[in-house]
Amino acid sequence: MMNLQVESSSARLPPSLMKPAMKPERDDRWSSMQEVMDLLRFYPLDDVMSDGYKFPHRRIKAGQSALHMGQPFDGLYVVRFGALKTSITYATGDEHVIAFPMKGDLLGFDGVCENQYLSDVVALKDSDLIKIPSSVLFTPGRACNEIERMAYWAMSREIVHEQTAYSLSHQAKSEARVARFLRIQSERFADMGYSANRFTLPMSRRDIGNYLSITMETVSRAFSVLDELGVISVVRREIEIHSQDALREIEG
Amino acid sequence: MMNLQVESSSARLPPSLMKPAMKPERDDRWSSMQEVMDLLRFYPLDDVMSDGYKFPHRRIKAGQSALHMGQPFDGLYVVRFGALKTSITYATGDEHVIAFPMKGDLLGFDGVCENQYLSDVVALKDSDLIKIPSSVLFTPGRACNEIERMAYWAMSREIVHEQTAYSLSHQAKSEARVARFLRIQSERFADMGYSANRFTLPMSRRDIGNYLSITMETVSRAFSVLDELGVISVVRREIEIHSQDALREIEG
DNA sequence: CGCATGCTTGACTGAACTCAAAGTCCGTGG
DNA sequence: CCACGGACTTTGAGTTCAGTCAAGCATGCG
Repeated sequence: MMNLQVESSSARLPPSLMKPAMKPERDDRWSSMQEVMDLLRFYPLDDVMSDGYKFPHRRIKAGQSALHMGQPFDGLYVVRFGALKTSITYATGDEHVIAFPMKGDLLGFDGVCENQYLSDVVALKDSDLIKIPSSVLFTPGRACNEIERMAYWAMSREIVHEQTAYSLSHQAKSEARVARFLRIQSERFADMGYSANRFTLPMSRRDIGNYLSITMETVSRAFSVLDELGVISVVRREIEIHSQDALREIEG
Repeated sequence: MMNLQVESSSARLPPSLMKPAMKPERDDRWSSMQEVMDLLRFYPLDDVMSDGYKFPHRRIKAGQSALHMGQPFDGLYVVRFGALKTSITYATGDEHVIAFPMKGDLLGFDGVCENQYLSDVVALKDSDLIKIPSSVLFTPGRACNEIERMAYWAMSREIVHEQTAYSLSHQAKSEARVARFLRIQSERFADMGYSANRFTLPMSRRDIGNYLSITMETVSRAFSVLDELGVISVVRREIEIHSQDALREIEG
């Protein structure tokens, strides 16, 4: 699970100048601006004059918490590898799963406006985050504020992601939601350089159900139906998609 | 409907220095940075050195479109008054209502990342928008990039709003959703300086249903139930809330 | 090996959807 | 001024689908 981002970065060429930083770095505790930009897929038209700032990493073990609701905002995070779960806990005690951040996703952007994080983030697998400290974010003059602009852009992208997620809980049929969920996961794995048709879900049925606003049991049943239809094979969290087209069909 | 923001701005004092701009401006076609900041409720710690830039307005008549999916990004908009509807239209043709922007809300932030707007916005009532052109947004050096930071902050806030909306479609019971929707609307009207317990909804039952992921009929029935319980009175789109506590109770 | 956790499956129930009809408000045009 | 048409809303009846409760099954960990 550890250094998968190596093979993925060689599998997919970013359209930027592709400086020879393709080899796995020995010291994996700091990342360059270029690395962060590649992770986010942020490719500005004009080259960024790197000022040599190195972004610190933060390792989160599976099951551990990365961010907490109410915690003071101290920066944004970019997922370098791993899988996490973002959720909100209401006063009533129940949880709402908002997203499943993976490689290249931005975390903590909901903390900017109130200066404190407004959601919980826990790691589903061992994960590695790159921190963009607020001190760096809000330092005027730094690299022509290219970092701020990047964060800006990434936040906008996350809003779009969230809208996608939102749309998931909008359709009527539970099978359609699950099918759509699987297809989106598939796309995300493909984006990360992994197989689009064979992957392991990092989250439980309960989390999926919560995310899709249906119950765990309904998720399980939907998986079974899709399996019986021959569209996918499911064994625990191992998914194999036999027909993306059929999946798309079921989405309605 | 027109100049309601006058009474509201005298009813609520923004914590900023409150320069004597309280009178209704004669020329309502341009807004100052200070006005925009007040609308957004953005109050930076250190005073912003205004560079005198004036933001243009854009009037939208009820039923007309303000932003279109696919249209190239040309800036962010802040609602000065009115009521609008943000939605996404899928390839299948069906629509998903994302938000009901009103005074002080930000529009168009989903356009930053792909450089084109990713949602449709139409006016439900005659509305007035203040435009923050992308040329101004991305001009380095302008007022220490205070505008960019404001936009930044406002985007983060909109993400939080969206999470609230998201949470609406998560609960099980339709009555709870409708109750919550009403309470949130009530809060928003109060924030704008209007009555929290008596207001007119700008949107149709169909739009509410779409927004809450339930059918028009279910919305109507929920309204009827709440009315019969004595919690609210409903006549068409006129709402009167008799007990916020009862409403909160029903939310569960 | 035994327990805890997560997953699957079944039977039943209830809530929301669909289809349908009637009532209300509003603007338009005669 | 009133009649008409259209859009919006309300209400009803029947059906479907997802939730609830419960039991059984795998898996992995101690």
